Amino acid sequence: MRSAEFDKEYVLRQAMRTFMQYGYSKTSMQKLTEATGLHPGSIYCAFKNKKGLLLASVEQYQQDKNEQFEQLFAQHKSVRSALEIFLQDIVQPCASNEATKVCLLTRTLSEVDGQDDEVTQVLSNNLCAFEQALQSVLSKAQHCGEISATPSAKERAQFLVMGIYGLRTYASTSSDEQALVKLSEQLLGHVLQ
Amino acid sequence: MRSAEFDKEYVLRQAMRTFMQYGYSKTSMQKLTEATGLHPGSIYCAFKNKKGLLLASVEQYQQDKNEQFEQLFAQHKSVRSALEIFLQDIVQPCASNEATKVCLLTRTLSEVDGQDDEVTQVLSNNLCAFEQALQSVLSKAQHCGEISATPSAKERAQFLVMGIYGLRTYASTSSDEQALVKLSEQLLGHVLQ
DNA sequence: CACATACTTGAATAAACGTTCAAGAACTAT
DNA sequence: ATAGTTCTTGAACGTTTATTCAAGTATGTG
Repeated sequence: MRSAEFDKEYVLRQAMRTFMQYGYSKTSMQKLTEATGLHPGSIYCAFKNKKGLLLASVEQYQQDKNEQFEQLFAQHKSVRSALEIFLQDIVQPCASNEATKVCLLTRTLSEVDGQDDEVTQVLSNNLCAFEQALQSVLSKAQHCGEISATPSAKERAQFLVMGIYGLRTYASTSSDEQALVKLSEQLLGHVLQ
Repeated sequence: MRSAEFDKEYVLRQAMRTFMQYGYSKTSMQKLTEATGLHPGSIYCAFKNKKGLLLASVEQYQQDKNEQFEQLFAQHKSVRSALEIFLQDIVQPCASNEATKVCLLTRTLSEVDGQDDEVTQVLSNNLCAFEQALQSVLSKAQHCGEISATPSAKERAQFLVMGIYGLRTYASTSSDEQALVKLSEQLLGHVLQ
């Protein structure tokens, strides 16, 4: 046996960056070979096809984001302060022009929605899991007495997620960072009442 | 002189529907010829190229939406009740699976952002105009005493726009109509304080 | 050192893409 | 009616696309 020569995580992170920058359709295999350093044959051998590479990248993306998320909420006692940092980390890249300013999940979902049921399903599930994670954090804050029991953690999480989606879209229409910061503060204020 | 034989508004509405359904990249010229009934040559003669047809469709879209908007706010005395209908008209298609559930402006913007400066500019401008329109409506409501002077109409409009963007994205992750209705009510409640 | 078994390479392929253009059809004006 | 102009038509063009595969190269084993 001979093991593959490339670093899978590196390849997936490069691929996800490319997908985020150009979107799925406009990310050609040529761009992917340049970004990953892999030749077409290797990509098709390791991931079956372009869609397979996307799905693998999405999985890596979710894994990376999950790790960040858990780390962030582990090192903050107050949910409010953790969410403040969390929103800052979303807004800051949004105001920049980096490729990472978009969310791979929502960007790809908006592109393939109604076109590819499998990818749509995977992305929807990941985004629902994200809402679930926020809900459980908010639920903890309720049990700790940091916020009141009503509205429910679910309602709060839904509104927060909606706001985050909105923030990202808003950012693509105007690069006014201060407006984004204000909006995120307003959002958090409303969610934590 | 011989005048063109096709109905320009019809063609543009068919084109915008196709762009909304498939996105810009995945809308092939073939799909456009089928949707509009025009042959390639006619499209290129009338709109120069695919991008020209997109821009013309966007202009028609903005015109249509503007008309709806003004009509809606003209026939309602209370801004609150007008905004209620306005949000309903956004949420209802969102919960369905029609092509019109997305916003042509934000969907296209998310696709071409960073790829085509001209289209990006046009879309951003139209979306800013939309925010402006909401701001002026909210400003009127303040002068009528329907809502208080603080927060400012600008802040309120920004938050409302962010929420609308978020609602649309949220809808593509879950077709739970009741959740969307609740979210839109929460949003309006917060914006009108 | 040699064999066998992978993985890597990148040119080749066929399909789909946006775009063009010369020929044909239809309207207007004389 | 006829001529002239303009619009319509759709086949053809050159690119670009995702994908394949046979040849080449490196690794691990006996």
